[in-house]
Amino acid sequence: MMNTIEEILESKNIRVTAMRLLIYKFLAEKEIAVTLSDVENAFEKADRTTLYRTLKTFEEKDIVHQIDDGTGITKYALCEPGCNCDINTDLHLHFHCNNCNETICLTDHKIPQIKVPKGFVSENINLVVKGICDKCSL
Amino acid sequence: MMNTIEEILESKNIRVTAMRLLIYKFLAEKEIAVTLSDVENAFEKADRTTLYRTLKTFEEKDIVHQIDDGTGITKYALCEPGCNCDINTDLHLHFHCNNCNETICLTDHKIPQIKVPKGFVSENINLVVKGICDKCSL
DNA sequence: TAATAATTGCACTTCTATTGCATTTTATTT
DNA sequence: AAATAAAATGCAATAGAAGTGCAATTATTA
Ligand SMILES: [Mn+2]
Ligand SMILES: [Mn+2]
Ligand SMILES: [Zn+2]
Ligand SMILES: [Zn+2]
Repeated sequence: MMNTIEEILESKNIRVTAMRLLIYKFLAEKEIAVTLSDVENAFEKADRTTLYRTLKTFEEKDIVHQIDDGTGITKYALCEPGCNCDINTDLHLHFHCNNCNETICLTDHKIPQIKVPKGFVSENINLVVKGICDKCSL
Repeated sequence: MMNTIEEILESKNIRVTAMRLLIYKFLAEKEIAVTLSDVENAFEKADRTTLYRTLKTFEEKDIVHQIDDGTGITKYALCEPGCNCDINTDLHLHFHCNNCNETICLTDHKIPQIKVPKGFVSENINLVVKGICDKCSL
């Protein structure tokens, strides 16, 4: 049974505003990770700072996760239902296409156990595979 | 049997200049990945652009590899002897310490086989683990 | 309604990366 | 060795993303 966006935001202690609802919907429609510029282009009337801070707020409250795909431009994608951005259960692989420049979450591909040398403590893992995506490799 | 830096550069078709020798030595001494700023601070007399382009040249010729550790600042580290930055044999894990902010190559920790969905083609993999390094976790 | 708190919009700043072009240095050819 | 060509270097400027201070607006609470 699906919750409304309002309920989702409230459950994460984020106040519901018109802007936040719109941005949430925008992210939900996309199946690829988006940049701040993408959001800007989609909401030209809104101020960039507001959009920026909305994404930051979403990130802090585990509504979206930030993706660093190596392009130098931060991308964001909606978390899966039930995600708490936990290192052991929620982290997944990201794929960046060198051809179409899109980055997608491969949420079914969890990050394998990574061993680190003695004395090192893992807190977070970022795994990005680059190459050609399914749409571009036809 | 070790080659001289001159020989290494020449074998990669890079002209030997005073600046390049100095930068190579600087990188070789460091056991952590360095930023352009780090190099700048070490060679205050040299122009930043020259240092920047030297690192780019080194990268193109597989003398160094670039590391995107998620801090938003590109880092560079010398490749291992014999490295061709090949996806199957040379890619290794990088560790970024959230405490001291240093990033190191874990060259002994090769990146495990990563499966991607049908239709996707892997060309490169970036795997960064963040946490507390051995020096900081004591 | 009045007081309070959070959000939004605007202007500005910081920082990294990158480029165009003139000058200097290095390599090659005559 | 001198002339020529090619590459490297230095300087200045730009682009672009990220982030911040503060005033104005909107929502919440008393
Ligand atoms: Mn993702
Ligand atoms: Mn490395
Ligand atoms: Zn693609
Ligand atoms: Zn450390």
